Amino acid sequence: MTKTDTKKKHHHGNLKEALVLAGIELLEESGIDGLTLRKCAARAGVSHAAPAHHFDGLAGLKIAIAQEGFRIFSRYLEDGLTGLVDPQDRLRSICQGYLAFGLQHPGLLNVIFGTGLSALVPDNQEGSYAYNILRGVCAPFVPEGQNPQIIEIQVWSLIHGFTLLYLAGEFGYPPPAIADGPFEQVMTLLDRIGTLGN
Amino acid sequence: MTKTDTKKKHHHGNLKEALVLAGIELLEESGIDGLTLRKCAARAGVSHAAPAHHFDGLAGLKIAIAQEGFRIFSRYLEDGLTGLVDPQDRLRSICQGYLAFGLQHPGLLNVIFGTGLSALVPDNQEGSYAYNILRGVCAPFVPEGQNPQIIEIQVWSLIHGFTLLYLAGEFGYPPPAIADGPFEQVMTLLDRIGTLGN
DNA sequence: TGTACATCAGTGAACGCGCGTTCACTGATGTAC
DNA sequence: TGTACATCAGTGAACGCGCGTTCACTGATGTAC
Repeated sequence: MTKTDTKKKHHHGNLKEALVLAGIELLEESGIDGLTLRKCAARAGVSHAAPAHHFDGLAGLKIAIAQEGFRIFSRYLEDGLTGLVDPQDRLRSICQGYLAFGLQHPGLLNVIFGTGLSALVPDNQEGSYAYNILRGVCAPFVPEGQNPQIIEIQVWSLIHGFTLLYLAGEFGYPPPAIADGPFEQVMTLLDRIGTLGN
Repeated sequence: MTKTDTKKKHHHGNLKEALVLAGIELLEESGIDGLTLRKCAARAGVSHAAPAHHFDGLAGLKIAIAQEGFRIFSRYLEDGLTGLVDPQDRLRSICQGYLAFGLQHPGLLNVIFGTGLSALVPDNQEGSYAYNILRGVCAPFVPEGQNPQIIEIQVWSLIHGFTLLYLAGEFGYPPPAIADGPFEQVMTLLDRIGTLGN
C-alpha cells in the first residue's frame, strides 16, 4: 500500500460500485439475510450512513446487485462458447456455464431469479442480454415455423431446475463430480431436442 | 363460537401444530422475512415467549414447517394421479401437481428446497415420501437395465425449474393461462422420454 | 374418591442486538468569473 | 492564475423498531397413593 492508499479521503470516488461488490461478497458468504446496508458500508470502509447517498434503501442496493449479477451470469454463459461451432456442443456448454455460475454464486442466482425482482425492474436490460445468449444457442434446434420460445423454455427450465436442486443438495452430499454425475444424465434429455414436438 | 372457545385457557392443547400452521400462513403472505417466532405466537394467540417451549428457536420452527410443507407437497403430487393408468398421463399429472403446489405455496416451495435444509434434516422422511411418488410415476419410462435415477432427475429438474421460473415471472406478467401456455410447451420435452439416452 | 405433589405449558417484563433512517455537520470537489 | 461560492459526498450521533432470548412466575394437568 502506498501512502495515498492509506490516506483517508473524504470522497471515496467509486463508492457506489464498491458497495455493490461488498454486497455481493456478503451475499455469497452469509446468504440473503447477511446482506445489510450497514455491513456493506463497513466492508467498503465508510460510515453506515454513506450508502443513503447512492441507493434508495436496501431495495435499491439489491436491484443494483441484481444488475451486476446478471452481467456476471452472462459472462459464465458465454465463457465456454467461443470457438464452439457444433450446436450440440454449444448447448452443452451454456448449460455447464449455468451450473458453474450457480455453484460459485448461489446467492446471486437466487437474487436475480428471486420472486419479485422482475416486477421491480420492468426493463431488465442485463437479463435480456443473458436471455439472448440462450436464444442464440437454441436457434439451430428450432424447427422451421416453430415458436423459438418453446425450446428456450425447455432448456432453461431443465438447467435452471437442475442447478437449484443440485445446490439444494438433492443429488447427495458431497456433490458428485460434474463429469460422471447427474449433470451428464440430465443433459441426455437434450440429445434429441429439435426433433421433438411435431 | 361457543363459550368454551372464547374462554382463555392456560394450556392451548395443540400449540405446536397451531404455530406451524400460523408460520405457513405468514410465509405465504409475507415471504420468508415475514416468518418470525413473535408473529407466529401472535397469530396463534399466545405470548411471544410460548414457542420456546416447543421449538428450538426459529430454525426449529422452520424445520417443522418444512416437514409439514413436504406433506402438503406430496398431496399435490398425488392429487390427480388416482384413476390415471396411462404412464404419459400420470407423468403430465404429477407435473401439473408440482406446478399447482408452487403457484399456491411459493413460500413453502422455497423453504422445502431451500439451501441448507437437506443438511439440517439428514433423515427427511417426508421428502423421501414425495420422491417416491415421482419414482413410481417415472418407473414405466425407465429402459431395462438403466438407473432409474436418470429419468427421475430429468423430470424433476424440468418441472422444478419451470415452476420456479414461472413464479419468478420469467414467462410474462400476468402469467399466461396454464392450458395454452408455456406449461404445455415445456411438457412436450417429455413426450419421448424413455426412448432417449441409449 | 380424594389429596398431595411433580411436571407441564403458558405469561409478562426485561434485556441486548442489529437494523434502516434521519439530521446537522463538514471536508472535498467543481465551476463561474 | 486566483478567488468566491455552490454543490457533492461522507461523518457521527441519535432515534425507534422488531427481533430472539431469558427469567421468575403461575395456572393447569397428570400421577402416585
